[in-house]
Amino acid sequence: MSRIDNIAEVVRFHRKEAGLTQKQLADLAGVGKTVVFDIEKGKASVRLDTLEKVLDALNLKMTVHGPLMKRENEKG
Amino acid sequence: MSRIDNIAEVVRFHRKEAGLTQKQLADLAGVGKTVVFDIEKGKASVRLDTLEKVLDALNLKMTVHGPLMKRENEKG
DNA sequence: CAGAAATTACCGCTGTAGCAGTAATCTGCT
DNA sequence: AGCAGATTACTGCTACAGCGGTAATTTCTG
Repeated sequence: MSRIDNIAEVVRFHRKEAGLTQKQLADLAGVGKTVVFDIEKGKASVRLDTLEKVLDALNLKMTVHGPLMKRENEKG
Repeated sequence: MSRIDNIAEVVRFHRKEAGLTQKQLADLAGVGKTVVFDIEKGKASVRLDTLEKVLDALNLKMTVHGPLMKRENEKG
């Protein structure tokens, strides 16, 4: 439900790519193993900071933008 | 801290753009006024689904991608 | 400047996210 | 097939996100 669960696939793909288990990624990101599983399961109610930690550990970025693909954020 | 707080600016900018007050946006998104304020304040520990509701109401999208700008998700 | 509207900042309450631990199921490897 | 490691799925617990209400402060408008 919602495009959020694509995050699940992206996270899983990149975790595998990095050769990490869920537990290893969890430790690396400083979160619990449960939440890594939850994210990969597509759970929508994870906290943003928790997701961010996991994305950081995988070198992934999150951006918010309008419907016209214009980039509106992005760290400087 | 972190690039998350750019979300704050994007949300606020687009809320103003849409001519909405925080309360109006909250009602429109189906969330409490408090969390709209929190998001615009840059609070990192908001829930992903809550943020998504607010972004949806503003017609904004969230994407996750690798460091090379390659788009990895995006709903079809 | 005054009054109105919006924003910021508290409050207490309720539901649940995140945690570790454990067990069961699913994988892949030889 | 048999074993090891990984994943999935629970449990109980604690901390806090999100909620509405309200008050103080800031911003807008005449």
